[in-house]
Amino acid sequence: MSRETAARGRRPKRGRTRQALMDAALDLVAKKAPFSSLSLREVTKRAGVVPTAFYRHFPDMSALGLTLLDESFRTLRQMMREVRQHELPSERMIRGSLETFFTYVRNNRTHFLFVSKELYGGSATMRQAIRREIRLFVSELAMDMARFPFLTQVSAEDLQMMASLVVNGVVALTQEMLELDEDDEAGQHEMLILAEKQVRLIYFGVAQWRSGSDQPASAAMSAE
Amino acid sequence: MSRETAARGRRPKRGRTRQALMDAALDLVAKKAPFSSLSLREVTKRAGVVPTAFYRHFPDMSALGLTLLDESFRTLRQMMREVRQHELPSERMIRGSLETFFTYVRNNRTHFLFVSKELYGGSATMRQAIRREIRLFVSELAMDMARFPFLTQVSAEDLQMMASLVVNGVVALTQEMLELDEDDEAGQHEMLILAEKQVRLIYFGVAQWRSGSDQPASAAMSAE
DNA sequence: CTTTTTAGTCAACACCTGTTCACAAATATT
DNA sequence: AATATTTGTGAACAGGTGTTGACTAAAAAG
Repeated sequence: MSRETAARGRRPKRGRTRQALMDAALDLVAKKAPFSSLSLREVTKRAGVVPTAFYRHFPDMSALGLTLLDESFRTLRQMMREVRQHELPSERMIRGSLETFFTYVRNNRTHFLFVSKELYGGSATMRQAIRREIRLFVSELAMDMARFPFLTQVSAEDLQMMASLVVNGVVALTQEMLELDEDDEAGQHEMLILAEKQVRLIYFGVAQWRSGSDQPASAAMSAE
Repeated sequence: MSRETAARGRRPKRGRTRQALMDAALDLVAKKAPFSSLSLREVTKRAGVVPTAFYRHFPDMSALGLTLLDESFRTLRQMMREVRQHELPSERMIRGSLETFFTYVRNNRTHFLFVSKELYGGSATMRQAIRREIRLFVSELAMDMARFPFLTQVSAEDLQMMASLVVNGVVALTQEMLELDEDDEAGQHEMLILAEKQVRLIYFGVAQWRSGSDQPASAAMSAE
């Protein structure tokens, strides 16, 4: 009683409230509205904390949002690193990368859900931050692709465009995957297959980009 | 004073309030938060109407949202029709279609902004409705592509995939274009060029899909 | 152990929210 | 011209909102 007045008492938690607030916000975003329509009180209530406690950790909601964004990006970059160091033979490369990616999506559903909803629905600074991160993602992918045996002849510019095509496709598929039920394994597998198909198509298209005899694409392109 | 108390008096408007409410909501979405975080009072205030007047036209905000969605889709389908009946030679086809599309985006900025933000940030029913419309868009595009001379050999399934790739790309570029300043013509032109480049790449990739000697892509694909 | 700093509670505020109801003006119908 | 219907008004409600300030328990620092 004196040490732990369980129900109403003040639990120490040792700075764990901050994380509780972040988790609460993520939860609410995942199963309710986008972050921008969450209220401070709503978040604190779910975190099991009185409203005013919020200010001990964040100046306002938008600060929470940016922190959440940061946390999500950390996850994303970690995944990127994991994908890159796999170094599979080019045959299994695409499939392997996509598999790790989608596994990450499954295991960090709330993070991806959060980013997904903020990409176009969030505040200006949020959108900007996310798009910056995506651009970075594209650049890294373009660099990786440059080492592909059958892409060595492609210009850096074309690689960049190709990478953004791939990322666009994966982003779109990710968002569709997030719409699926959490344990719809069949649907998720189907998405993986489709993603691989699409990526392969792009790779194949670019690989042939300048190796054809008539080069219709590049010719038409430079005609602007 | 007795007939027309100008400032405070009751203007007839003849059912024009409904449209005023819709326009107000679009305006707010365009320059502020996503639709889901708009308040009824906010909308009525901007429409120059007392809050209770809202209920004369819509049962609640979500009904307004669905109506807005409907209006936006009408715009989109009209554009689709316009693009399809142009019937340009395949050389200029891609460019022409993209030009009409992006012109529509410019001329209906608020509608596209609305749809863009609701695609992932909106309510479940909204997201569902939008994605349904996009799928429809993809199917129509796939049918159009089937008549392309150099795509006649491609299977319907592959065409569908290819079309969704194109639409994904265009959607992504549209969203990026909406981030641009309204009168940044240079940036918008650049987007058009990039879009054409991407679409051409996809077309080219698929056209070569099964015409190569070793067919690496299709072989790898069917190996699932 | 004593002091200081951190991290939580509680009460209160001014404001904004959706929605109701009774009323009146503008328009449509007869 | 008289009546009925639609459409906008104004006051009022119960409740949610962000933020303040003074207070106190718990943890860290001395």
